[in-house]
Order: sequence, then structure tokens, then C-alpha cells
Amino acid sequence: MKSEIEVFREFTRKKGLRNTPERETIIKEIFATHDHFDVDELYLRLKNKKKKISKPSIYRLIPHLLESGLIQEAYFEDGHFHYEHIYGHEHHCHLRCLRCGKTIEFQEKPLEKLEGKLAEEYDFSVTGHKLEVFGFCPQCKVDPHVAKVEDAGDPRRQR
Amino acid sequence: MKSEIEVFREFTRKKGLRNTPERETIIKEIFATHDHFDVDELYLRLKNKKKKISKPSIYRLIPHLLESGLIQEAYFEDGHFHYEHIYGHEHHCHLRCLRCGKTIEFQEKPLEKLEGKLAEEYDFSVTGHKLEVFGFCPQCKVDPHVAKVEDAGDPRRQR
DNA sequence: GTATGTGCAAATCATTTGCATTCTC
DNA sequence: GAGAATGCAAATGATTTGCACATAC
Repeated sequence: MKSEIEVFREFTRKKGLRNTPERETIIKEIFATHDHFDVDELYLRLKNKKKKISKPSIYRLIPHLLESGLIQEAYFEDGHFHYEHIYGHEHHCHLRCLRCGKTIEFQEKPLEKLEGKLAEEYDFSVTGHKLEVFGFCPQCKVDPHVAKVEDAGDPRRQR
Repeated sequence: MKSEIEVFREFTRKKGLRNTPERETIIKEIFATHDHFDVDELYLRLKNKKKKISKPSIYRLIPHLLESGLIQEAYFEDGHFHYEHIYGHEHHCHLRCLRCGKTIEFQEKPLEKLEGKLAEEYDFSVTGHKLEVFGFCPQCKVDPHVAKVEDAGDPRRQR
């Protein structure tokens, strides 16, 4: 199986883009953990490792990583997107509490049948999907009608 | 079936929130069309109708509408969320082009089995879901490797 | 050699917040 | 009458952009 770096090199070659050491450093860092990441956190991780990468370089790379299929948006929280790398890894979906914002990951059977149907019907080349299921977590559903809980914060706070 | 206004009144009563004419005006406007909406567009629609509603009032209402199940995030594009009202309407999912951002709505069979399983497994009270399928549209997949198309813009531009 | 990428600083712009006032319950 | 909600103006903070320089192809 090709490494993520190789996949990206191929992608840039095909698209007439350029690969750079900065980009490879960012990609390696993204794939260095199994966790989600967001731009700021990724920037800090790189900074801690004494890599001199600017935030704009990260922001400018993300659309390419999305398009190349290496990463995917996972969810939007705390005012910004969180991403997950999907190349070579099981992709997971998210169960989120509408009240406190708590997020749980779960695996679900691939929606391959649906993807195939959509590909045919709309003539799309389908590459993946994102599924979020909403509801109320055990704590928040207990008494969903109390005016004030020790608010864990709005699911959509900040920015 | 209760009207959306009634649903919201009940919600505020149960939660110890307050209902106001401004909020009812906003809710009515949201349900006045079948389309998606975003905050700015909604604000302008109200403005055109000579309703004096401020943007912060809309922003402050949205978390309540999400929690009450009247609306749901549809997708994030052009730097902000787009919402859809789901109360009393068929909810639809989205098929999006990773290249040009084109978005197509489609109906899918309810993922009820999955929702039930998640509810049980995680003790959640599940209220809905959001499914986005990604890929490349007929135009963009034709020659996905050309460096430049008459860019319809980045899917994730602006902010 | 040319066009693309980088870092920096400044600009954007959606969203949030402080505050004085108004209004629901 | 107390606590919420409103509008306004100002603040916040993620993302984008202009620019001069560096560098991949």
C-alpha cells in the first residue's frame, strides 16, 4: 500500500501542483497519531517539534488533502473544523449531544449500497461520506427540561 | 400536528426560556420556504419584509431551535453553516463535490436501525442525523487531474 | 525560468459579547 | 419584579490575503 506521502506526491504530479518539504512535514504529522486534529492543534504539535511551519501553509494545504482523499472533515466544534485522516484507516462516524456537545465515535457498516446508488443516479464519483447522529446524552436526557445544568457549554459556542 | 410555533412555545415553557414576538417572527420566516437558509440570508429576508430583527437575535435563537428539533445543520459552505428546518418535513441528505462544492440533495431511507442500535448502546436519546456523501461531480471527475478549471471556487473558501 | 508555495503581517468576516433597555412570565 | 431577550456597537478569533522572497519542476 502506498504511503500517504506517496499518495500526495502522485496527487500533486497529476494536478500540476508542487510538493514541498513543508507539506510533507505536515502530512507526516497528521498521520503520526490516530486522533482527530484541528488546524491550531496541528500547528502547535509542529511547533513543539521545532518545525517552522506557518498556519497559512496548513490552511492552504487542507483543501488539497480533502481533494486527494487523505483527510476528511470529522465535525465542526468550538468554532472550527476537526479533521480525521482517512487514508488507510477505518473511518468512523459521530454521535453528538445537542445539549452539551459531547461527541462519541462509532463504527458503522459502510453505506456502500447507498454510495453506489448515488454514484449511478447522479453520475458522481463517490469517495466517502460523513455521518453524524444527533440526540441527547445520558446526562442531558435525564432531565432535558431543567433550565440550567452546569452548562458544559453550547454545542455551537465560540469562534 | 402542532405548528412549529406551538412546538417552540412548548419548548420554552418546559425549559424556562421566554418566547418573544421576535422569535416567532424568525421561526415563521424560517418555515416560510422549503429552502435551506443561513443567518445572513435569513436576516436579509426579514429586513426586506421590514421586520426589525437583529442578527444577534438570530444567532441567539439558533441553538434553541437545534435543541428543540425544529432545525438542523445542513452543511457548512462559504464560511458558514446552512440550516434546514426539519420539523414536519422530509429531511434530506447531501451529495457534495470535493472539487467545485456543488451540492445535490437526495432522500435516503431512514437509518432507523442504526439509530436504534446507537440509542441502546450509548444510552442516548437519538433525534436525527446528518449524512453527507462526498465525491466528484460529473464535470469535475471528467478530467480530475487538470490543474485549473474555471474554478467555481474552493469548497472551503471564505470566512 | 516560471509559476507555485512560504512566512509574515494585515485584512476579512462570521459569530459572540457587554451593556443599557425592554419585555415575558 | 426578576430574569431573559433585544439591539447596538465593539470585541473575538478562525481563516484568508497581499506581498516579497524562496524554491520545485
